[in-house]
Amino acid sequence: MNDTMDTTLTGSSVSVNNPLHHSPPAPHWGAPGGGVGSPRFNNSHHQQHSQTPTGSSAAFVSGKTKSSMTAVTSSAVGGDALANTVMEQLRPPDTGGSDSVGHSSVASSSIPSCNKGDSSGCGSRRPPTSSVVTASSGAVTVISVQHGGTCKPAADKVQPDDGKTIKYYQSCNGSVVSGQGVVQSTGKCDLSGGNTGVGGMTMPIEDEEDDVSGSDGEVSKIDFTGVNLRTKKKRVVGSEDSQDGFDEPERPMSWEGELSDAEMSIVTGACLNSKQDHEETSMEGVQICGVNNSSSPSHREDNKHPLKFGESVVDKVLEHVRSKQLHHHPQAGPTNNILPQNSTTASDLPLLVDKLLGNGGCYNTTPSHSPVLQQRHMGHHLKHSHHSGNQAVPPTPSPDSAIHSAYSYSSPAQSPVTSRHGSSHGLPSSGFSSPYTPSLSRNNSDASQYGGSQHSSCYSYSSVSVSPTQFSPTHSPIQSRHMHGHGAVGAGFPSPVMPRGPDFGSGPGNAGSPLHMMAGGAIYGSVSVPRPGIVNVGGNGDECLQQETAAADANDEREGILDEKMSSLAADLVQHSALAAPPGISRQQLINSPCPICGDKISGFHYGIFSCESCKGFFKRTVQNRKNYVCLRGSSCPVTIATRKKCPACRFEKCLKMGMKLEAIREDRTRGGRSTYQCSYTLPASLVAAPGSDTSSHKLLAPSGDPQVKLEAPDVGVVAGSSGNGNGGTVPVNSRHLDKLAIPQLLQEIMDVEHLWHYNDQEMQKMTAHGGSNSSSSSSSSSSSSSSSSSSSSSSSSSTSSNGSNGNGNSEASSNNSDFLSNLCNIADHRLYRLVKWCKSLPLFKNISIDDQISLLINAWCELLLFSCCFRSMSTPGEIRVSLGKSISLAQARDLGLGACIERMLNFTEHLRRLRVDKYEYVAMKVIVLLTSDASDLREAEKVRASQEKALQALQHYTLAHYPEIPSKFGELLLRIPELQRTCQVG
DNA sequence: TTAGCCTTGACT
DNA sequence: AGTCAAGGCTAA
Ligand SMILES: [Zn+2]
Ligand SMILES: [Zn+2]
Repeated sequence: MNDTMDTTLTGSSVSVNNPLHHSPPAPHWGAPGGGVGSPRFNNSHHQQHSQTPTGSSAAFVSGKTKSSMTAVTSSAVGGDALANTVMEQLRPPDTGGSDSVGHSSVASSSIPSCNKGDSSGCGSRRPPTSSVVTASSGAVTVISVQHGGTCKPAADKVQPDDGKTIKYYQSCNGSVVSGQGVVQSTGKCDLSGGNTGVGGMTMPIEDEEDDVSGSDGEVSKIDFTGVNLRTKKKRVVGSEDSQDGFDEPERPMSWEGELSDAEMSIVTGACLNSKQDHEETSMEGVQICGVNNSSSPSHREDNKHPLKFGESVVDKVLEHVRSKQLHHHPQAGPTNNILPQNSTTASDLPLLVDKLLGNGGCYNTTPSHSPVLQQRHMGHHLKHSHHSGNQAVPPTPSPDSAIHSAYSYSSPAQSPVTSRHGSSHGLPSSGFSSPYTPSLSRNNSDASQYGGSQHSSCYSYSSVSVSPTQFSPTHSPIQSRHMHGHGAVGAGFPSPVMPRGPDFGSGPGNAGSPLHMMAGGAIYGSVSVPRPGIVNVGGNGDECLQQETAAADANDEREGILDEKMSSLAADLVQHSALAAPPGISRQQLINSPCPICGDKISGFHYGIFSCESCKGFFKRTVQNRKNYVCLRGSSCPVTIATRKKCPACRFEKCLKMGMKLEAIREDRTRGGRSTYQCSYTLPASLVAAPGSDTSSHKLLAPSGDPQVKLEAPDVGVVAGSSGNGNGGTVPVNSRHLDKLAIPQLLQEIMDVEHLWHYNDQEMQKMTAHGGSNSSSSSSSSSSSSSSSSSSSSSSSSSTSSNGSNGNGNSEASSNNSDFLSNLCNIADHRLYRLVKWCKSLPLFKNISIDDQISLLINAWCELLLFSCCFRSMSTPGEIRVSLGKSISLAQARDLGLGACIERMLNFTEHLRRLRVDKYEYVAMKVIVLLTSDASDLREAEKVRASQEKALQALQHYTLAHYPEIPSKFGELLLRIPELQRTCQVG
């Protein structure tokens, strides 16, 4: 079993049922993955086999890892200063957690209705949560769905599960390009033959051949079962979950929520930028610091302490770091940076970080301040970015953005609230959307139905966004559902996961992120749509859109860069059209636009995005039946009306990328009513990336788009499904069970504080705000909504660019570079700040003496930051999501002199993708990295070692329980740590 | 399996 | 009563 698939397949794809797969945690996020493989990643190839079980290895591995780790770690950066800073932070009581708390609050709100209540039956839908994952290279995507529990238990029908997996061959190529992947198919594929192929693929299949068959390949499918199958049961939603679910889900919201208000305002200003990013990372937050300076002030308050606190600390830390690192490099501008590297290992990381962070700019700021600058930059950059990479684009301009905004909408109804969030997030607009998705409901959707909507005209979903927290609110139901999902997850997973969610949640915000947008964002953008509702905060929907658009345009230019990537995607023009749509797009217009997935006629708003009836049905079948499709060709198959039947793996992947939400599928299969999923967290969008062929991809996503973005960032975590093969295929898996699967308490505790990595909305806002200054501004435009939208739009609009691959982008990029760097710096600052907060709240870390804590932080901060960046970038093959919206492609990195670092990071990310590292694994690995006892000067090395051991055990138990088919996963995860360390060194 | 059309049912 | 999104049904 292990693997997946091996089967042969004839066709390009193979399907398997998988039941299990679990998807662990990651629910939503799941980003899709990556499908595309980026070219480079090839590395993965090697591993791909990963499957092999080498044995568990746990021990074995562990040993290695540790050692390696240590070694690496050792590097300690050293800076005393850092230490000081760190110390400071550590000592203070921190508030740390508080932030998180917020979430909860949110949650509640959201939940309201439904859920619980609903029992009545309501409608609630359950939200299933699901996660998806995709691996890029590897290819397999897994989706899991959980349901939330929910309400009604009943029902459900369940299914059995079974998931099936199917592989499709893709052409190889896909791989290649990174970004895009498109491929054409046919033929090629080489992969088949060899491994090569894209990354992932590998193995098994051989067949290939055929596959390709004609064009794309379709190939035949093979089935196989095996693979994942786990049980799939459907679970009914259990009631259980529900509760949990609720809570958790909420969290996300909360996160977002936090931002909200202030944010909104801020956001606007900021623009979105980023939005969202939610990411975790988010550096944005960082900005805060800067912010301080900078602007944004107002908002800030909100931030709860954390920010403040963090800021200072962060700054200090940063300073230290910089000093250390910096030395080496002088700033020189961002550009160069290259990293000299020298410095010790530690330094390396730092370097990288710096680089990433932006040395250049950063430095300037250096000290604390930097942040500010950076922030600003960030702002620009950030904007979205996430995924896309693009940078910053601010909010962008692009029409897309506009669109996004539009979409974002969240749910209609509630909209208001949401919108705010969105705004807040900024970007998120979209986010909201998704998250809020529920809201979506309002939309009209279905064109098919025909009803149309008139309503509004423009919808601005985005605005809607709403605060996360809130979000949902409105519809409570929905949320609740989500919650469930999460909850479910929760059950399974803790919120933590959610936390990310939050990020995601912000997600909605995310959406904002333009970058990502690209993918997703773009989509949304495109869509735009309308909905009436929504509106944003500010307002009004319609207006918003337009405004946004306008803004977007302006921004666009700036951002172009981001878009670059997008651009490629752009291809999709078609969609563009849709997207582009002018601002106020009406629903009908949207409806008239082509399905973002296949280009067919949009029939309405389905599962989070505007799509055609066939894609709606396909997504439903895939998720409900838990099929796992694996693309044999590298996951780059084009998805068009003519080819959509050929490779379900790629089609499904595209569905996810475009923003379809697993949570929208009701496990209990109840009909009617409104959905709630807000969910959103999602990732999806982000992922985005262009979908393959399509490049285009973009598209319409709905509102949510934004969110997605955010989500993404967060982490993409994904889960993976089991098997793994490398094949790039995708395999969706549902995992319901996961929920059930036990999660080691320690792991859960770690996950519970994971949200500390993410920024708060507020922070984001602040950051964004700052950032906004620059570029985006435009967006800032007025209402929050606009902002959000803008952001999103921008991303979308530009869409194109950014991504790395494309060469062109460079020029623009260059211009942006500085910004980019600065952003990076800001991000880094933020992150460091967050990192400290996180450490302070970490179960295993709390018991360690402060001195040792400092030593550990100094030794591992770089690895941790890089790791978070890489994890976040799992959904964006070919590019590293620095933060919010920002993404950096290898080409861009080279221009900045960071090529080596980014290349390593991309390789590392590819491994994460291949291994389908899920969020729990990710958090556990971070702790393991942090607790590397080789850190110099440990007073209580044994204690640290013992703590690390606990984390290792938790991870091992988790991987064995959740990925029984991949017994070697634990070992493989540990084997990645040295690589991470090396990456830092590389600089 | 696909995908068009129908039925549901929360919400407006 | 209308809207709309989710699930169901079923001819291809
Ligand atoms: Zn379609
Ligand atoms: Zn394919």
